[in-house]
Amino acid sequence: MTAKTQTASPAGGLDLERLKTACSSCSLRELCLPVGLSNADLARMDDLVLVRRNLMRGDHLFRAGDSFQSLYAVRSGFFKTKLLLEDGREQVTGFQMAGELIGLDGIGTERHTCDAVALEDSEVCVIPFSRLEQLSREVAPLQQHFHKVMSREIVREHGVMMLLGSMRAEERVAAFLLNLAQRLATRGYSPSEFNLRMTREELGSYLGLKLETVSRVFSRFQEDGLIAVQSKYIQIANPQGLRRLVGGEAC
Amino acid sequence: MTAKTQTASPAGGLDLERLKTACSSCSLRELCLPVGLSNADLARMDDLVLVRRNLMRGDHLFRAGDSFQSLYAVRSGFFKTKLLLEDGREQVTGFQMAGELIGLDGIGTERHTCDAVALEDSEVCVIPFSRLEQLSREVAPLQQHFHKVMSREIVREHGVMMLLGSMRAEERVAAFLLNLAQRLATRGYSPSEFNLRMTREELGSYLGLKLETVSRVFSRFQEDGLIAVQSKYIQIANPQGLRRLVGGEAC
DNA sequence: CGCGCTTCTTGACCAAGATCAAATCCCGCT
DNA sequence: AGCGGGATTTGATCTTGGTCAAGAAGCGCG
Repeated sequence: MTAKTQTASPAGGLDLERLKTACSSCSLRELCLPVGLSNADLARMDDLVLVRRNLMRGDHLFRAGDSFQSLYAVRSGFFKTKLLLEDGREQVTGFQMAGELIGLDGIGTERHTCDAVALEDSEVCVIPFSRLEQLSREVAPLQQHFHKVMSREIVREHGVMMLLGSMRAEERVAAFLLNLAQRLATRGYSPSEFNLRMTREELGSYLGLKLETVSRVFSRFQEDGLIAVQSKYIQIANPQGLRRLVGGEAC
Repeated sequence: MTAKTQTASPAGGLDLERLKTACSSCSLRELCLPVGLSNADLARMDDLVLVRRNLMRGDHLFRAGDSFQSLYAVRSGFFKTKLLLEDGREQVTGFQMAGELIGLDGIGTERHTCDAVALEDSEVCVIPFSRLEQLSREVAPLQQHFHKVMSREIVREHGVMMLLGSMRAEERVAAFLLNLAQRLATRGYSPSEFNLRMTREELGSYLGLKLETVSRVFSRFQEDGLIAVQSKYIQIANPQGLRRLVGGEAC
């Protein structure tokens, strides 16, 4: 609600504001939508992504029911997406970090079907979807990569279904920690120590557990020397042990 | 394994085999990928979908690890997709019926990530994916519809996450029955009586329940006059009652 | 038509995780 | 530095759905 919108200067030339928004000079370009594009194609993406949005912790990027116009690429910060049932029950459907795309749910009905909330102060690039479709008709590598991104989201959700449908509490938490560590590593952060950005309740919601259960599993893992927990600060002491817990394979 | 492959005659002219495979003369064209295409665009889709495959009950359409080349549109029959963990645990990730697309999971890595199995004798149209991408670069409505299909799959999976993460056994079963009834209605079948194509175990796997629990919930629903159950034959006696159970909203 | 296997139902009991409750911790704010 | 409210931990107890078991029903096949 207090989100600030920042538009690049409309002038065509080289100016600072413009450069700051450009995919071609973005440090995330190897993680984000432009992966694998040639310089020429990258330049065309720059015309697509002209607007950024800054959000403070707790701000909504969009809400279920909002009209869908754009996808959002996380530039910095951390988000959750969640569904709400009428009776107030909430299901967290994902956590998104730098380089990940938010809003794919809205394409199908042209309305967003979930809420996206910043869990810390964050910045996103606004990607007008009709222009993305247009450009991806002209730039095959972009089209292909976009399809891969959507497909991987489907595969990720299959993994969550496996988690929720077939795994026990300890396995779920272990799989989550390994997955988070892996994503942090990809972004150049330490995979063995990090601060959780979500509360126990939000994590529990994602994993289909109550917050007390998450807390207890953390405590048990600590007793077993798998991790060290100090509130939100987690150290992975024995990743191999965690991997054994989920059966050798991370989701 | 015993799947038979059927290719349309390569000759360009009007011949029977060719016509039988054509999207433009398919009764499912309003449910399937070609939704909303003009006749001219429809004709271009006909060149895309030249091959069908027949499967017998129990046949695999593909397996996790298989190289991904094509999507499959269900023409008739019924499928499940499932993930397997090393320790043998299985998670059913979806059930697919006429007009629905199977194989989207493979786009991201160019390998299938789950198994697709026919639950009854079935027929699918084979859609070579690189040609679909090519055509959807030229035919914007096709591109848009394909994106919507993928997005809706993501939204469906969000619904399953809600189901698995936040709902109790009775709510899950009620939501499933209502969803199935709705999909049958869309295809012109009765939404109030149908034969389940999956076992209690497969249904339980999808819903994150054991087969005994599914059976017990069915029995309880029957006692309460919500449904009538005779093995796989289900009659929905009180859809409103089921809807109340899931909180007014179906997933 | 009947055999044999798979699937389904039902009962008795069990256990993982939920619920309820109470301290304690932590962090942002003044 | 101190205050206050939300977040976290931990314990006690309960409930839902899982597990184990046995029999019944349904169905494909000869």
